[in-house]
Amino acid sequence: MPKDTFFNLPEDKRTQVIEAALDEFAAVPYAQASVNRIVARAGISKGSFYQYFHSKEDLFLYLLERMGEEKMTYLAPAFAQAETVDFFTLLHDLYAAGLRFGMENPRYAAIGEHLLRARNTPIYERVLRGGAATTQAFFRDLLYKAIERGQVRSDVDLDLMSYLMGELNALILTYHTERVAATYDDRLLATVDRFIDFLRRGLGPTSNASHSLPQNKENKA
Amino acid sequence: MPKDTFFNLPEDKRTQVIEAALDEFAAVPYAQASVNRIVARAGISKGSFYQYFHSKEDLFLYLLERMGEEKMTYLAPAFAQAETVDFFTLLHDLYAAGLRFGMENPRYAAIGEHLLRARNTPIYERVLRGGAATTQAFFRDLLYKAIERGQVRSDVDLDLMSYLMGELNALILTYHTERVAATYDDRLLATVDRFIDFLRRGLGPTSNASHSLPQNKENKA
DNA sequence: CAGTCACATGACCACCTGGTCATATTGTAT
DNA sequence: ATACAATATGACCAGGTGGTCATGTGACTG
Repeated sequence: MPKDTFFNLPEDKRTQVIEAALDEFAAVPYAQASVNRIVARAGISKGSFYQYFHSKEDLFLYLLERMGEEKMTYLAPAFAQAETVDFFTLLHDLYAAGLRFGMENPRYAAIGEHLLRARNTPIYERVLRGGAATTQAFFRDLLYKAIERGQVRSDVDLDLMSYLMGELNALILTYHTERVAATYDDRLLATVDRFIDFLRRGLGPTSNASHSLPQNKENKA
Repeated sequence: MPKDTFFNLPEDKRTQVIEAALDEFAAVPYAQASVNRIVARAGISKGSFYQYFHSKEDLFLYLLERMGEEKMTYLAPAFAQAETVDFFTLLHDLYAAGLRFGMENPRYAAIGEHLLRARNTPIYERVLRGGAATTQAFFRDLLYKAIERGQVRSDVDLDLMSYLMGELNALILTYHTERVAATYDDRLLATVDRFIDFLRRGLGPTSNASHSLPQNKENKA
């Protein structure tokens, strides 16, 4: 948590600091992020920085907290319908919302990506200890319920697939921003559609292609 | 390219240096890798290091080159059957071989992973310029041929899927080493089997689940 | 023996890092 | 005007970085 001094700051100055920090942490992974560059960009002195934050990590964790809150506002509508809607539809909406968040907040997306790749580094476990929700556990739960409802084959590898579903979210965002376009438009929705359709075929009951309703008949080897 | 001095070294000393470098570059991404730690570990002086290599980058690129060669020896058998075998079978063998490489060469695998996550950093483009083959282009070609042969639906997103197939290779390795086991055994093969089966359902002609033969009938939305 | 060449060495360089702290400036309440 | 606390500041610190270079060592050659 930043010190009181930081929250007492006039809003525009506080914003400047946050903006500068976002730029820095989006540009390079945590270990390479430089406090010196942040203060230079924010137009404050090094001394002031440490009046605002206990450490570089303090600032970083604060940004992650803000990021979590911001992302939730995107995902909330999809979550609201979690119980009433088909698994793949829910998945589609979650992905679309997540991608929209990434597109409209590219710096947050970059930070998240760096973090995802920072496993085995000290900062990562401190972030987890800080209580960051693990996406994978969430997807696992979702998948499990979908199997119970017969919307997903019962012989899928629950662990593997929930892991992949979490990672794929970030992957598709990267793919789309790098190869297609950096704006949130129909093309992104089309990509999501195709991807969910792929998942539906891969995970759903046999012959569950496209938007046909699930059927509970199993088909083993 | 390392200097001649390096290649003139007695083999055991050369090995020491390479071992130390592998340890370092596997432990932390390129930017954080320390020449000082490498020389300490290798038991040579800083001065000697720069008699062997033009720079830290020189050493790093050399390791990548060795890695490429080593990985090829794993993949070669799978490649040999590229023209004669079903797309998903080939994919299965490539994945299995790639994962075996990763399991038996964990430091190479770690380096590769760091690199995969180092896009947007200066070293990455220098690696690409150095001529590293892009996995994605390869998968794209593979997928295209599979479509022509009717082993894959013609309406799949070629770009997206080839991108994902490249990334998923690394992802599955990460998943398996982190969550299942760090040895190459039947469990890894089982994971690959399940994953390929998932792809077969997701990508193949409708009702192409499990090991049934491909059918050429198209099925659009 | 001297000469030459390949290699080994660690002190040293400029530069950067996260973090500290004595001091100066400001705002506010009396 | 005075006092007091909150905030701003940049020189400074110890420790790291990649890279250099004068000097030294040892082996081979004439």
